[in-house]
Amino acid sequence: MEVIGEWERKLLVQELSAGQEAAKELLSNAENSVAKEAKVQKILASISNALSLLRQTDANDDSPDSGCRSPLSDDSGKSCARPSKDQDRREISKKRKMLPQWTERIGISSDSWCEGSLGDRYTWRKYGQKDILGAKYPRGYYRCTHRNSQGCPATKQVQRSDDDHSIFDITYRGKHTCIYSTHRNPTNSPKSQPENVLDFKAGGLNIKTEAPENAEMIGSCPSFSFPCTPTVDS
DNA sequence: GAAATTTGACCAAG
DNA sequence: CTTGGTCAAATTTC
Repeated sequence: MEVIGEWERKLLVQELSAGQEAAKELLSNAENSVAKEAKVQKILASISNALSLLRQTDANDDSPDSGCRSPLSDDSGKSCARPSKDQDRREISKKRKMLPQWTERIGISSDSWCEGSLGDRYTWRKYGQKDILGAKYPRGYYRCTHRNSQGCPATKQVQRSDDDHSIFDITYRGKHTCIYSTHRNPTNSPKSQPENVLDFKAGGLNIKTEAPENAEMIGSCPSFSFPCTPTVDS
């Protein structure tokens, strides 16, 4: 059945339209390089989304929700099941849900990289790391910090590019349903110096010298403030 | 002490 | 069986 579902088609049109619009804006008004970069990232993200949708046209989910269906149906999860993990250590949904995913490529070595285009203002918690076949560096798995508290299903994967250490592929999966209480510094803790550029962790993307010998410092990352783009949403 | 990360094991899909 | 994704105990950091 190579017929694309109505929902997928709608998403495709949406993504492509977004990319087209961003391209138009980019052509019409060339503002700062920052805005330009954001636009380019948006275009790339849209294209990636469209491609992903096209590749997994077999999203044979049951009800193609129009976006208003609350996906919480397994709240009973791990309540009583504790030490006996023999049988079903967890009953996931029978079928793995295909959450929408998109990839963003960010480079650190570039002049300025900002992650303000697609909202990385969430707090991530690492829950795993795996070596991927063919990839030189392991892939880190992150999920939203508020998964326990608010049941936010969003996750992301961060992987370094094989060749360029400074290129990171961040794959986001799912949508955030949490409220961002990312108080970076609630009452400005008296001990946190504002000049900690060395071990910057941008929302879970913590680059620490993994290679003890190949300590390649990522140059200097300017203080990354999230609002790189004043006009985030269209 | 709480929250986050590390790391090995477990499990599902191809 | 291999590979990728997640869990959870142990460990580290705040």
